[in-house]
Amino acid sequence: MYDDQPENREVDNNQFESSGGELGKAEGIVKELGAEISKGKLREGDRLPSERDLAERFNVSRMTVRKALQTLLGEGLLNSYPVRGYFVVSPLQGLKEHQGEMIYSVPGMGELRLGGSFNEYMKRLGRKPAEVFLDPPALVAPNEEVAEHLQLSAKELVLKRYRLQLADNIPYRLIESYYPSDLFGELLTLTADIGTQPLFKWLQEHHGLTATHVREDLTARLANTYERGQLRISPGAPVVAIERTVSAETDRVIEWARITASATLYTFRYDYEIQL
Amino acid sequence: MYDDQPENREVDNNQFESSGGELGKAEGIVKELGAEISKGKLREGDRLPSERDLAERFNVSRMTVRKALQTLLGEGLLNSYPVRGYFVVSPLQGLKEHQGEMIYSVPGMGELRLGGSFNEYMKRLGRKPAEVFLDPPALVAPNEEVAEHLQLSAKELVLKRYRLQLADNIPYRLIESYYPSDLFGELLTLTADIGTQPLFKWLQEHHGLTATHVREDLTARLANTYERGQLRISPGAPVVAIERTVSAETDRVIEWARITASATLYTFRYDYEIQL
DNA sequence: GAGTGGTCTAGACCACTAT
DNA sequence: TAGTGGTCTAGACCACTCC
Repeated sequence: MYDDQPENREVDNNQFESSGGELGKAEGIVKELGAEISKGKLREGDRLPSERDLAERFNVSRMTVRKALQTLLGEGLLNSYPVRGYFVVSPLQGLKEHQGEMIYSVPGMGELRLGGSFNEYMKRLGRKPAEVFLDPPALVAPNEEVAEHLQLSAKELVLKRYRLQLADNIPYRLIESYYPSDLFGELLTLTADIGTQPLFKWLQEHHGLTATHVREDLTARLANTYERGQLRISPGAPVVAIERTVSAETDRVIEWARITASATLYTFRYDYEIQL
Repeated sequence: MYDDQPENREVDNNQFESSGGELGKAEGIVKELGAEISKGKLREGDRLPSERDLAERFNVSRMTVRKALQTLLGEGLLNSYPVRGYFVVSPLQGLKEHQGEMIYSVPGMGELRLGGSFNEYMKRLGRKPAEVFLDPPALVAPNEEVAEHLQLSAKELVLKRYRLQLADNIPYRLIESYYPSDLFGELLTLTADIGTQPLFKWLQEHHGLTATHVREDLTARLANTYERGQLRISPGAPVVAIERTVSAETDRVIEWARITASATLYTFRYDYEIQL
């Protein structure tokens, strides 16, 4: 049922020129509050007036104020808490104090990569890591997608781990990861310890197989209902979704994972060398 | 004015248990429409019923339907076009057919990196690249942030380029980039040609300076008004914001750029090697 | 002229918390 | 009890396009 496949092209997307004014009222409020934040009139940690007060101040309905505030939430300038109010998060940065993703150093840098250990990384940052298994780890039949990424037939079982990682008790990311069962099946008996040691070092020691290559495909979108619940994200706040494929030196795929992380809280840092 | 710095922690953020029901009505609609999409009842390219029809179908006000549809827009499952309606974008993937970011291969892979040329990369993908300068390139006094990232004093001028890149006429990303003027000042006279050749190869040939290292810090957030206009993004759709620092072999910073790209359209791929 | 999405209004009730 | 954010309603007008 293709309906000529619409594109963003020529739809003059100026949805803010209706109702006579030059800008929508909500957009005007976004601009004004945004300016107050960047000028320092509203500072980090400050509480904003209530929605009802702002509605009165801007001579506008409460829904219009809410729309403006939702925009500012999505831009990461505000956080909201039921009953308590809206709070200024940061003038420009300040969110970026957590490094959300492992820093992958490349050979030329002389640094060491962290071997895939969330715990080691978080401790190094001085944060308290925690991990919750949302499902018990299990051997499952892979669905089509998983089988394809792991380069397995649909009949071979895989080890599935589905967990939520936290740092300082703040939900950090959801990880749904799959591993070939012939390599990692025995980890089933060690679930309590998983994560306390670098997984790929364990693989190297027990199977002589060295993880060498990582590919990450990264997209951003809004969280769905389930993710919002697990990550405790405000509606309208985006998440970063990463599909990660880890290969061994033999080019065998040894892990495929889907990672979902709250985007407003964290920065993902990638380092790499240029080959001209 | 710190107000004890609120956190996401214990606020049981279940904003969907109000009004008696178990789920909010809007969330129920998201779930139902999402299921119809993933089950194939609504297929890629299909047009959804109008907001008013959906409101009647779900026995709900139009604003509630709109809220549900905004969520689906943000998840990337729908696109909306004024006057025309809402259209199904993809069951699960399909957006990912464009590779949005350059693929940085690492030394061990034996592949070649692309030297910083947007044009070469897009042509290789069979897409028609285009570039629009939103400001004419100019030598400007750096603000504090730029001076710091480029490791310059605020008195030294920098070359600023501010441009919008398009692929197949679709806005692709905004790039605000800064370069030390002693290295790139002469490019001012070549603006028409900039981008048609790999910038870092040009640097190597004219100054004997080789770009070696890239660091990217990546966050996702909702677009602000200006970005929405330039990138022609639906409200509620996220963008990926990248801060890129490029250094030469001498550790001198030769470029600092802030990149803003529509997130729903593109996937960012990163490849790198593991050093255990 | 009918229908679309985008915007806005002026109310309402809920669950929750601080006083 | 008063005030908060979260949710929802039942209308309204606009600019625009398709017929």
